Amino acid sequence: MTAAAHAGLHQPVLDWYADHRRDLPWRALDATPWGVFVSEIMLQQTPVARVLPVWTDWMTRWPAPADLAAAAPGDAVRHWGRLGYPRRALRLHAAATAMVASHDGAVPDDLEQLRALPGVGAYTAAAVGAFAFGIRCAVVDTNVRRVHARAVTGSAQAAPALTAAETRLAEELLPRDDADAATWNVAVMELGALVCTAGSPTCELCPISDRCAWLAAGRPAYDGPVKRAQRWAGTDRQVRGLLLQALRDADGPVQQAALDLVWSDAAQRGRCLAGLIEDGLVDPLPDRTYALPA
DNA sequence: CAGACGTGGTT
DNA sequence: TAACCAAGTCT
Repeated sequence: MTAAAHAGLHQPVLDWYADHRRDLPWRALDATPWGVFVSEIMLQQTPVARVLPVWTDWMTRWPAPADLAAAAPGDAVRHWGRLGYPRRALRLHAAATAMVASHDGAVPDDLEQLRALPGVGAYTAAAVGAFAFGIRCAVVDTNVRRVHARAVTGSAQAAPALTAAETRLAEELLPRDDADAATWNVAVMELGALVCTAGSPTCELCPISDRCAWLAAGRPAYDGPVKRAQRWAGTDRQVRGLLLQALRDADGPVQQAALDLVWSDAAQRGRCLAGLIEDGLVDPLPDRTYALPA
């Protein structure tokens, strides 16, 4: 498809976004680059509803990178709560420390420098660049990939992993105008989150249903490669979660005997505790006690 | 590059 | 109810 043909998608999506966008606090006019940065890390693989209260608490507690950098990494882990993937809290703390050390305490406004921060991959660098600084770049997340797969490619869902072709398509679809490009990125994400959802898309509410290749083809089922479902019950991930929860819920150091209660399999429990220590999420202290990192 | 890495709501 | 899903990153 040509760039001119793609351009026909822009206005309906931009108009739809103006009418249906959610008023999320990190999208407010007074949101800071730091607020955007924190939101993007928290939103990785995590629903908006669960992020909202934690983000608000973090912004009050640590309104600037230097505030978080001055705190103990364990405080970041503690106040991460039950968002999941707690290594993100540690990386956020490390990113704040890097901002203080190398960027005058500010979120860098450059894609390469953003990408170099811990916990920041291609998606997050682009998202912060676009949403906090208005940089014209393609933001490609799971929502965007799904919308593009359906509307343009005609497939029910995107491939298991991001491909070079998808990135190229996203760049081709980007509006020329800087301001339009920034809005386009968030608008397509929002469309994927609210209308063009994974499970049961509401095509009747979609602003580009009349141009959607997948809908035109009769919404054919996905026939590409599938990714294996992740197990949970009994995995190390579950045990790590239980151990860390015990440490978060305690005021200070926790006796090994208390940790022994969270999982009966001693070998697995020991392996997971060692892994948490290795990851820097737990500090081993004298007398067989453990704590969140100081 | 496939697999590890949390958590809880929805279908 | 088991499986799927949610603004990915790192190794």
